[in-house]
Amino acid sequence: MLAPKPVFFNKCTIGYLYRLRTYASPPPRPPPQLSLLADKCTSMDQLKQVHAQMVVSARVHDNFAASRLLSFCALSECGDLSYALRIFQSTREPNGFMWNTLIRAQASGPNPCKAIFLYMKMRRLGVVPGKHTFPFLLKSCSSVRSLKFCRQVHTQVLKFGLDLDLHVFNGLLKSYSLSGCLDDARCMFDVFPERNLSVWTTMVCGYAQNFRSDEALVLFDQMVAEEYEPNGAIPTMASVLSACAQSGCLELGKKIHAFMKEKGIEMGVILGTALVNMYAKNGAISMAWSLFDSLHEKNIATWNAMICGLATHGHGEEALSLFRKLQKEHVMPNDITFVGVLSACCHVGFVECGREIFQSMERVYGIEPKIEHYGCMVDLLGKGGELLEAEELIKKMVWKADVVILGALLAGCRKHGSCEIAERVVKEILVLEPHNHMVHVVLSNIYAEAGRWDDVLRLRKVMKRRNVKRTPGWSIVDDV
DNA sequence: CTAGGGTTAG
Repeated sequence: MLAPKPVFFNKCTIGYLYRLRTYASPPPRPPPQLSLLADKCTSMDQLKQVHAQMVVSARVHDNFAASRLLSFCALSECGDLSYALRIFQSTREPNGFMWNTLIRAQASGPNPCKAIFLYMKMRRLGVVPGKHTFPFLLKSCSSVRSLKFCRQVHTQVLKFGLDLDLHVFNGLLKSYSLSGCLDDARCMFDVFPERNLSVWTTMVCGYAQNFRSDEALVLFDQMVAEEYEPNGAIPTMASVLSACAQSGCLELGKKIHAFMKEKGIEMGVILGTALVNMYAKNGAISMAWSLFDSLHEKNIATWNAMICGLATHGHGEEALSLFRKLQKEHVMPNDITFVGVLSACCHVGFVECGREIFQSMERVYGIEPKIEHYGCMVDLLGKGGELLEAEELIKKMVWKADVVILGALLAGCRKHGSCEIAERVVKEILVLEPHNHMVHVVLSNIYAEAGRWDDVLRLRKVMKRRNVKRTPGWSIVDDV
């Protein structure tokens, strides 16, 4: 039998090269454009697939693609910050964009201080900040309201020569005016060579947020005189009205409303909502109602502003009937709506109604309750005396109970004199905050109201051992 | 090569 004659390829023949290409080397597939794929992600699942692609094709160190992934995880609504952090940690040399993205995410997250620490880390590694770093960093300074941080960041801005950038300047103004240095902000504003509408807006809002509505009004008039453009006016008005709502400047709000009428600025959803919110927050409920009814375009934020305004001013029943109307008109509520409605139930003590609404959130509307909603429910059940149910609800949560939610339950225990549950709650709070002595005081008040004097004395000894100072909260204990 | 301010809750 003749063995098949091996085909001999000289190293120089075309055939050899061809064989090398087709068999010896892995089949060459055009590499997918990972950064383009990353841009098209709409969910974390898709993003993880793209990330997996990156790993298997040994391109985890493609910084550009990684940046896009990071930006989705960190900033998108359906993103996942912890996943973003993992991508970041697995990157060999994160570029400036990646640092900025993380700083931005942390600045708008629940713990804005982290943005500042991130910046320090970035500087320690010698990465140079750019004009996109500071606006985000300054945002976290504004929410922390720490003058110390503001000044430190300001020196960094000067060091890197970015003090003439309008966005950076605007961030500086905002954080100074929120950290109690409004007058310093004004000085900077007066000497700055360039101004735009957002800088003006920041300054006017700064006065409004610092309860100086007269000066806000003067500046507002000046702004209108110097550069008024109807299109740019909408964001300005909206932020100023929001500042009025937060700080209770009803007069300034009214004047802006009058100004809008005078200039014939169209009342769109955004300005309409801002006005309804401003009137409702300031307790001008009838004004808010008439405005709400006259708006021909409403969105869910408008309804929320009205419902929450009613709830916070003790018109719980009206808030609930407005919610029924919303359901009748087939408007889709969101999670904020339910915070308002549940807190309305709290104010009027409608336990059964609150229970039903809480159930309907997920079943009817497919909205997953957040910790705020659980907080409202625990508050409601606790006030209504359903303490065991409230405790069960806390256990069912996927998050660890925080001090706020446990405090709500403790308040319920006090109202209904339940020592057993109160003891358990206090124990849990002390795990979270070992130095929170106030809970001892509350607990001893609960014991005192139940007439359990020996427990009061026992607790008093505990407090003495822990060297707790006397506070006004002791009053009932002192009656022993 | 990518990115920065407008309405609603806590």
